[in-house]
Amino acid sequence: MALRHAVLAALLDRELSGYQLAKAFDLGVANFWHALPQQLYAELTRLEQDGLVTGRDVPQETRPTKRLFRVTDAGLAELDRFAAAASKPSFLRDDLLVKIQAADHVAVGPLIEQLTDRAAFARAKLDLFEQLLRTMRGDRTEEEFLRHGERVGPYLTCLGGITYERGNRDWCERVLAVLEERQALGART
Amino acid sequence: MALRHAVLAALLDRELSGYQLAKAFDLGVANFWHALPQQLYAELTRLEQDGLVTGRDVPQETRPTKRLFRVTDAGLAELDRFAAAASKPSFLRDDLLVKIQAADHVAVGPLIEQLTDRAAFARAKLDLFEQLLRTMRGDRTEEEFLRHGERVGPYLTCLGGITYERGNRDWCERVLAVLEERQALGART
DNA sequence: CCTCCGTACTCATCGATGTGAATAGTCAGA
DNA sequence: TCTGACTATTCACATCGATGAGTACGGAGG
Repeated sequence: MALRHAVLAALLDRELSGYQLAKAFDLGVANFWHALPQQLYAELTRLEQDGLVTGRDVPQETRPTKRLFRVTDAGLAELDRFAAAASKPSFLRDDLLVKIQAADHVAVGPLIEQLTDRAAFARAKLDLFEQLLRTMRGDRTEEEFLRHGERVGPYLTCLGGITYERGNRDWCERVLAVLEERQALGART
Repeated sequence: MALRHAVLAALLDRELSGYQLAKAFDLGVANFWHALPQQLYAELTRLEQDGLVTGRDVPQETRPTKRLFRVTDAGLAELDRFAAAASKPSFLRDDLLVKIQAADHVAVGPLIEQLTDRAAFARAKLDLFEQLLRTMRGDRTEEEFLRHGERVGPYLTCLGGITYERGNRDWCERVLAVLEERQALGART
């Protein structure tokens, strides 16, 4: 049950509404976890029932009233407990990998298309993440920021996202090169 | 529902029993998917009902009778259909990442321990995967094998596993260096 | 005026995944 | 001889995560 703790971690820096959280956890930004709005609203409700976050209603003039949440002391304690417990190892779990495993027995055209898309997606996320890092460290160098910055957690997870997406991009490019060359060779025979 | 297709892809090369599949999908080897024995037995039952695999009983002298499964033509067609459909993007989903996000608000000792373990785990998997690649390509060079080998899918997914674990290892080491330096600086103040 | 987009949230359901326990025989080592 | 590990599989349950639909309001653009 890490969604719970991902939400707590996301609320450490600032109060957020379910809607804002949902944007932070969606496709574009999620650098350390991913979840859909419905899951987040449900989790926030449970967290509040358990006293780990508190919400307050904020009426707005033109927009519907929103509910901002912040972490309680109990929430912080729970997060600390979670951080100290052993992590289960993370596994690669990716449809595309399954398809590539079967590459010799299925049509390669669609695979090439999907690998191209995936590589483009990885490049887009890399750009986004690198922009994010620049924003976080401001005018300091990375070394300087990581040594003395007061909030480095999000920076480190963003580095994780970059490492992951770089891997993604490189692997896609490698596989593309192989499949395309094999396709060219096969076509000639 | 990719477990279904992961099982089909795993059965492409050779007949396997549920038990053998379970070993292939467990911690050590799973280079393209991970699943527990119970899921696999359940999935095999469903796959057989749907006519995508067929099983045959193989009595053994000293061991209990096992049931070996192979992919049917319908299974192959289903796999092809799956490979041609769009993949949902894969997301990083890792407890440890959540913990690092909260690094500035929780005890760092346990984090350092977990990062060390994770890095060691990644190194172990890298060794394993590199051994696997050598076995698959035999005495050919990688380029030669990938150009002309007849079954490169598993090799390519294994390369994916290597890329992923290399990223894991590098990121863990980077984060370790940062957290340890900050701990040392903090202790001095 | 009408439609679409953005904010803000809820409900319901399904399939995927994880956990725990049970059975039952063989083999190797202390 | 007892213990634990390995082969081989099944059942039941709980929780997690994904998907689709639905509500309600306001503002922008054609």
